[in-house]
Amino acid sequence: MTIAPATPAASTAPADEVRVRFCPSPTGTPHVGMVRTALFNWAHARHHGGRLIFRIEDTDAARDSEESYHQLLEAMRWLGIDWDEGVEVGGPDGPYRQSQRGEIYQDVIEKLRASGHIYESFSTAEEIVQRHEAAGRDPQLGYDGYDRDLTDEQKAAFRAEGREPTWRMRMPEEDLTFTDLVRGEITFKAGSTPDFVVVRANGKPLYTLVNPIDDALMRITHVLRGEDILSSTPRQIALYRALIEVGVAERVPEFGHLPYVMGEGSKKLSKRDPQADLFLYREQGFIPEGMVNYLALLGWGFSADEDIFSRAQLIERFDASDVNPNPARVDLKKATAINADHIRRLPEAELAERLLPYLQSGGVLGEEITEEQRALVAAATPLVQTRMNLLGEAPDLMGFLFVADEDLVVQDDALKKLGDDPVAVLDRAITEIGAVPEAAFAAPALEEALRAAIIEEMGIKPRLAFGPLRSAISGRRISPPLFESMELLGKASSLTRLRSLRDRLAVQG
RNA sequence: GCCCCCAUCGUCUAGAGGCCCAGGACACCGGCCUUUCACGCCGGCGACACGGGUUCGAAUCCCGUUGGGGGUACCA
Repeated sequence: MTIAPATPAASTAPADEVRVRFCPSPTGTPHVGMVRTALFNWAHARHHGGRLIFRIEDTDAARDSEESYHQLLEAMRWLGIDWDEGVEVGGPDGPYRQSQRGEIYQDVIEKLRASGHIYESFSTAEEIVQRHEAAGRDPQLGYDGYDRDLTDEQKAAFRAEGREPTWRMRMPEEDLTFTDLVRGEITFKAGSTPDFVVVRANGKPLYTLVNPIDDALMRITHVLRGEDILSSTPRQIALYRALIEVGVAERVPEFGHLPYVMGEGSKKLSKRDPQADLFLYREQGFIPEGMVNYLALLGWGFSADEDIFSRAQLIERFDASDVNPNPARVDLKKATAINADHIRRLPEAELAERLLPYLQSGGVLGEEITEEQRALVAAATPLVQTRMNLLGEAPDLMGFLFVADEDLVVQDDALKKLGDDPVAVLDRAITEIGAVPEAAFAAPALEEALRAAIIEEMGIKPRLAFGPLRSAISGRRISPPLFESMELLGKASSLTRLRSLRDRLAVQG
């Protein structure tokens, strides 16, 4: 028995450790489909006690941007998708931005050249098509392998013409089969995948090469990615085999291709689509808990009869092999309903805190929030918690509590259907409320007094009895509960508002 | 053209041969509760794309058709 060679530090992890990665390109704003991919990778890692590696694939200088990179980080942090190795946090296999890994790739490229897995190709796209046509083949067939076995003289001749070659992968001439975690066994027929370019003429490697290299070097065990790259899997498997041969990779990882996320109709959610923009959801008042829940439902089901679940429950149950292969459509109504459920699950104090930025952007609160305002938001939160689907609805729902009495706008809508004699109702309410001592100015006492006077004594139906009061207090036909609202407003303010509407109606009337 | 993926209520899905004349959620429609609106509760509407097999038995397995989608780049 021989002594095993010392294992490199990076390989001290258990051999069966699940290692997954999320490796977006920093182009544009975070897209829900992309975020869903991140979420599933994260959930898979956490469920299996594995690690999530966050890598950035910025090999396309023309499209990548630093702004987009920062948005990616922000999206992950907002949703609480944390990673164990990668950008910002580091790890044993860095750097984690492909733009900084040039030397690593050159080294691997050299090995692939030496082993003959990749070869120089001088053909132009036009020449390839011409050759197909000349031979009576379908011109759309793709690269024909023309340069596979060029002699040194031929290469020299092309160079003499001033041509710079790309490097192509020599694809094996055999069926390529793998077992997809979500789709089962998939076979690509021999010959259906032409030799593809792995290194540009300018020497820069392409995604198709660099992605498997990094996955190999980072010892990724499960690749969970979008269905859109399903058809590049045979290329990557061929590359993995080559990488194993040259000693760069240890294994071919397992693949799982997650279903598309579609918009309305059956179109793939485009980057331009507002439904695709994660931050737009946040702006409207989706909370991370709701967003994570909804996103997870895009291609996966928590259980046969429950749709609402927490992050912890997601981790507990998620497994990539349970993902449904059908494309999923974004349903804003359902997303909103799920978000509403999560809002209701929030502790009141927590919700109150999260409401603040929305009240600020909605103009209800200024940049500086006073202690009184904070306290009022906290006190009003239970009144709106079941009345909100999105946090962005808060300004509309709660605004009346924060405006000065003289600035309260009574909407037209709230002036209709107030009964036969709203002035009398308001007068009576003013009297009753005026009689409630400051110290006892609370919802139960107010309700008791107003019911006794207006409903019982005056004989007016509850709907018509409280309608005018609601309009006076909130300016709305629909509002949070009336008595609680009065309590929050206080006696003076409540009376002022009641008198104001009474006077207005008396003049008109 | 060639290659690959997908196919259950309007939408997301449960369903891995009998438990399914198909369950849940959202939406929609009724009702209850009720100071408005919500919440909550109760009920209703509503689907296995089609055609062949295999089997005692198929939403579930196989084949085909049709319909969607993707790839076929010196993008990722």
